[in-house]
Amino acid sequence: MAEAQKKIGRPRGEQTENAARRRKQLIEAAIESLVTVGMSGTTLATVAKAAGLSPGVAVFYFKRKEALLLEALRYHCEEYNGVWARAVNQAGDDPIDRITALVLSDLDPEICTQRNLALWNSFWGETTARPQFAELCDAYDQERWQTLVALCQEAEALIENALWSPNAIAETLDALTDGMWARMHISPELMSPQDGALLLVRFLATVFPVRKDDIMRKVDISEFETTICFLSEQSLGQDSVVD
Amino acid sequence: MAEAQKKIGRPRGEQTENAARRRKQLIEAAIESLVTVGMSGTTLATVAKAAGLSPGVAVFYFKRKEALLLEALRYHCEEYNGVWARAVNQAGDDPIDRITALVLSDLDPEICTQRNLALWNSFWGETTARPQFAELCDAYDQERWQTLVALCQEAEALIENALWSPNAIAETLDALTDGMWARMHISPELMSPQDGALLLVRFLATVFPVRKDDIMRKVDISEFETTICFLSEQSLGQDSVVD
DNA sequence: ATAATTTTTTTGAACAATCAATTAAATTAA
DNA sequence: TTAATTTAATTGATTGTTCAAAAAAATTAT
Repeated sequence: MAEAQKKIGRPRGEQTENAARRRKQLIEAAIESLVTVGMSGTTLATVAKAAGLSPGVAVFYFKRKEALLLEALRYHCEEYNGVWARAVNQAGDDPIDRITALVLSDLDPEICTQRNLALWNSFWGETTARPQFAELCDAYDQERWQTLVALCQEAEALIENALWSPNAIAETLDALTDGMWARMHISPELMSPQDGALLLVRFLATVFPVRKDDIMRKVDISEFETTICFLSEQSLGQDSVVD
Repeated sequence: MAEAQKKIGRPRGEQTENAARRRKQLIEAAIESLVTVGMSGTTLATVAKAAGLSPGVAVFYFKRKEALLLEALRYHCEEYNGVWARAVNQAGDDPIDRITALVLSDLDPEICTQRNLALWNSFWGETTARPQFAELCDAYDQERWQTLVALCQEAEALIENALWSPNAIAETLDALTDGMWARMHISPELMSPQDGALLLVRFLATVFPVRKDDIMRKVDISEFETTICFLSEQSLGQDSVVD
């Protein structure tokens, strides 16, 4: 064995397999803490307790608390982007199908949990004090935004109302999504994920009217007693829509 | 001077005129602190400094820090509700005019400031740790929500698309508003108050098409070079809308 | 192999700083 | 004087972070 190889020896500290596992464990513990006690209640102690480790570990692997929180945010952004990207890819080639899949992935019961709502809110609420949070969110949002705009441009020919441009539709979908998440977190009794899904497809069906039936079918309307009429009656009728 | 009056003496602490002034001063100082250093950075010391008072005063008038923050939230909710209520009343009798005034009041440059965006975000971000914040926001939101729903019901006859009910329109307007505020705070470079206003009137003009011209006139389109075409061209034309 | 040695990982105590809240003294006004 | 207000020093608890030493794992030497 050559001298050079001998000197390299074991991989250094934070590059080990074990280190990666610990970092993930701590990130998930930090998320757990953020979800349960919020940003102001999350300390290195609460994180360590959630991870079942001693108070010193988090600092050992992340140097500073802020770095841990930033990594937790990045971790969650990655996960979120993965979800909608997968949904879009599984939706096929049609731009309307892809748009619908993209925006509805936010309302997936697996994703749209009180846990995730609380987590996003914790991070967003700290953007004033920590601009890095906003910058990171922005960076990850760009992918979704560009995908959404591109898809809306692909579907431009289906827009019948001169008020709407691809960009305007994308902007509105974006705002609707953000707004629903905020509302579902603050007043979950006033808006459920199902409500949100219905809200989104209703808008999509309005700006892409020729695909109305396709779009509306994407939500499981059987769960909404009061709006089941959508499937049987499509044309305008003043008594057919109850909310 | 009678004995009775002597015993009553000077009015008790928190009921004085002076006390009311101090409380308001401290509330505004708390808001100032929340805006600049966020919720996690706001301490009794930062509030006292912003108020130009000693560190003990806030506790003297509010007993606990949490009570001060709650009063600051209430104070801001009152102010906010006053703004949209005034806008609605000044809009006349027509329900569409009133709806438009209500939702656009959120985008008023006087209201839709980085300061207010940061403030709302600070409170919303703490709702996980302090459910009282969410409850208070909910309570104040109810007034706005009920007003909005009632107005949409008044305008029900103008809805031409069977997809939309008064309730659905109100829900969408609500979500759009919340989403815009979130977006304007996190990514102000991607969405300005003017963008938001345009987004809202576009939606309103879509669900109340017979009032399209009225509604679109409510936003000062002269500020939007790229969308000035709205005023001259109303009917559908694929090249008339640029975003 | 086995023991000795080195490196990496983990611990838990100690730290200085900061926090909300208490308290007592000082100040102000009636 | 008498009570209300304000200050400023102080409390005890908690914070993020440091640190030294123990434990565990890997490497080396025998």
